Amino acid sequence: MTTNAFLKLRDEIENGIVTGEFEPGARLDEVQLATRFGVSRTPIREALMQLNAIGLVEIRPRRGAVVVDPAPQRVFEMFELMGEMEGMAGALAARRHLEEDRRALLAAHASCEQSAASGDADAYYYDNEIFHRAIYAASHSGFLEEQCAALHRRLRPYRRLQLRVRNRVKVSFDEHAGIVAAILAGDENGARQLLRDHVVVQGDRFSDLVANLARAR
Amino acid sequence: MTTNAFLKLRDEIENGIVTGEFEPGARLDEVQLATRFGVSRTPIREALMQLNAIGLVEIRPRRGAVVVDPAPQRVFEMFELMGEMEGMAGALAARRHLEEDRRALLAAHASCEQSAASGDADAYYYDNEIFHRAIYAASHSGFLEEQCAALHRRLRPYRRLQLRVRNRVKVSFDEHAGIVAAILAGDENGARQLLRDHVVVQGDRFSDLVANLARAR
DNA sequence: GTCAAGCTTGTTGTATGCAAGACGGCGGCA
DNA sequence: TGCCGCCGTCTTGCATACAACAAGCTTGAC
Repeated sequence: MTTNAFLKLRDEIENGIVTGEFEPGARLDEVQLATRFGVSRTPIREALMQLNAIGLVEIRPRRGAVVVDPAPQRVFEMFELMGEMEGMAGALAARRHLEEDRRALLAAHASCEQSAASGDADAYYYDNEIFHRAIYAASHSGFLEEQCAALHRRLRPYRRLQLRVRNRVKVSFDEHAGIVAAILAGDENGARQLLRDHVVVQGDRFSDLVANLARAR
Repeated sequence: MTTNAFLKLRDEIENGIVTGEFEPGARLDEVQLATRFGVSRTPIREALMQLNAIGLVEIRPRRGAVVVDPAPQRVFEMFELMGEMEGMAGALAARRHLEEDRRALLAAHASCEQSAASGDADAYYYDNEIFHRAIYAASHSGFLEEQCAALHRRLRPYRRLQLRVRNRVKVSFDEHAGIVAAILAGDENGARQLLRDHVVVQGDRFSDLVANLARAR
């Protein structure tokens, strides 16, 4: 490790959280993590501090760090804001996308089509992420892109749960098609509205999410 | 300091940044801060890690921490997203505000009126913050409230610059009046639009901001 | 038998030590 | 005189040591 072990550790632990290896509410023992990653407690603590600042980890004074376990209500609120931000990114993308953005978006969309057709939910999950990132990039707002990516990452575990719902992959892909069309047509309001609806978890989708959340524990 | 020195330190340093004591681009020397606050380097480092995760501080490997110095373009993008988020909070507040929210909003608005009339830009700056927080709270979305407060805090130094522009305080207060009316009338779209326009720094206001940014250095 | 107080143990929070890399100055060479 | 490279110093990054506190258990009293 030439430089900055804590960076690697932060990503490693964050990954463990969003992939569900460290479950919500789980205690993150410093020495345990330290021995596991072959470092001392110091860089572990630094990584946990960062995750705490991001909101992924809660640090209770003198009692250690735990993975945050947001209530369903809060998960909904997170998706709600994500929808608004994605809608904004879509609107900006519709107005500002360049030729290279168009190509990236269509390529990501094509990948989604393949994985959706193959019925491989995990592959779609992955391609879907690339698709959304392409929209953020096309917005040409570096700050918005960063914030969207951060929240997107944080919602990863829940998105994965959602894609397990029957037929959700196909519905998601169909929505993508409309979104692509709106962005490439320069239809700001259309892109905004479609993306918001695509992301926000409402109605039946919210019930499904809550049910899956309960089952996952 | 019985517990959590790093928490205090984080707030202390963050405050130093947003109040301008630590100027953008300034180097944050660990031992210097440590001696200043009478602690060792360890809690200082932990505080800097948190500020780095938030985005207030940049840590260059082996070369120390510096206060981030965003380009004007990026500051604009931050205000742009802030506008979108505040608009969302306003729309939610219009739909969901309760009696206590109404009271808090009117009280904050009255305070703004007083400080605007007195011509005290600093007092208005302070009351303005309370006013906006009242809107976040009235949205009844805990997550949105947190995110808005975080970004609002991060934009503090620039907001302060803006209020120095001639007549900006009065214009700002007049806009507040329309926002309050829209929220209390339950006009979601009106509240969203007015708040977005109130927050986003566009046209002349952007030029003024850039000019003030340049002058501040 | 139950409850409470004190101890024990384990974990966190902070300080310090040590090694490796970056920056600046100095000298040598062209 | 100007430029390149080497060395010293200073700072960061990680490890380790130590102290303070929390949780659980034991023990004793009622």
